Amino acid sequence: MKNLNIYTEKLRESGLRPTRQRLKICEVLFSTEKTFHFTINDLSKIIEEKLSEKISLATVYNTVHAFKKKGYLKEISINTDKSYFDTNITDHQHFFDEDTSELIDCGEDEVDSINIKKNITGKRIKSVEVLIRVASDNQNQN
Amino acid sequence: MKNLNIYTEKLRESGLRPTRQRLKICEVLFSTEKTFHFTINDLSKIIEEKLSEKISLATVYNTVHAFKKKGYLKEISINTDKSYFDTNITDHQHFFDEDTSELIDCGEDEVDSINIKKNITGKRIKSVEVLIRVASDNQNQN
DNA sequence: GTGTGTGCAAAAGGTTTGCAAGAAA
DNA sequence: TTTCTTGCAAACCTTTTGCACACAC
Repeated sequence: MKNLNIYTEKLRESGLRPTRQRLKICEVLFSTEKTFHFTINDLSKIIEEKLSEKISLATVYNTVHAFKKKGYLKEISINTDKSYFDTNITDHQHFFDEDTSELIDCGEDEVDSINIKKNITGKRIKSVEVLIRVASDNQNQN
Repeated sequence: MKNLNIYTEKLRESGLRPTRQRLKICEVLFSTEKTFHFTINDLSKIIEEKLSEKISLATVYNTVHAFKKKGYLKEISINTDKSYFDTNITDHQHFFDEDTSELIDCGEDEVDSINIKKNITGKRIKSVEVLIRVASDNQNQN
């Protein structure tokens, strides 16, 4: 994990002070090639386990929101009690497995791009989010 | 509002007892041709104002969830603190105006149907939800 | 030294739950 | 009379906030 200098730079560029806590969070979020989905609670636990160090919940919330604002993270809209985030910030869509509450990435080639024919005057489209809910074949509905 | 008999029947068919509270809620939700979006809080207020009668929050939650389960309502996935519901249960998509926190229906002909090329073994697609976020042209991002 | 960030505990806000009283079948 | 429903208050959980202390620059 010798990316610390890179993270320091990255944070400075964004106008965020490279504090110990933020660097730790960067390490957890960005030091693997694989992207992943997480809730704040997940992240908090990962930090505690992997880095054997606890970062206050308030700070985790602050940091995640700061990173989202800077475009380093994306938030995913699902109707659950928790918020889900994604370290994959490229344009892509999701499956949501209702049995396990897990998100699954959907490659660009796996969902046709969406053509929107409606305009709302004075409004700009900020994002188009697609969520495909799946569940076991033998599951009762809803 | 002489649909009460219809609602009574509808509820009985679903295995729900046609209580005074449920009939009132039916009246508010289904007695207009126009469909609409609402939060639990909205609904609670509408009941109080229009029917000058208060129905306990717990009962409103119960009823809305029961109606959703029976397919009389749809829940919409947005990342907000509240849950949004829709009396329009046909297959359709939404714009979400971030300036006003309002939902806008999207006609079937206004968004091309989505073609999903990915399958998840053992899982069935339950729904495909599209949410198009819009905001004022002159809004700062995120 | 100045301004920003952290962390604790408390507050907030929407939603759920337990349970006793009430209504429907 | 049996079962389902209501409603209140309390509990719950995630998220936000206030404020004192600590750190980055």
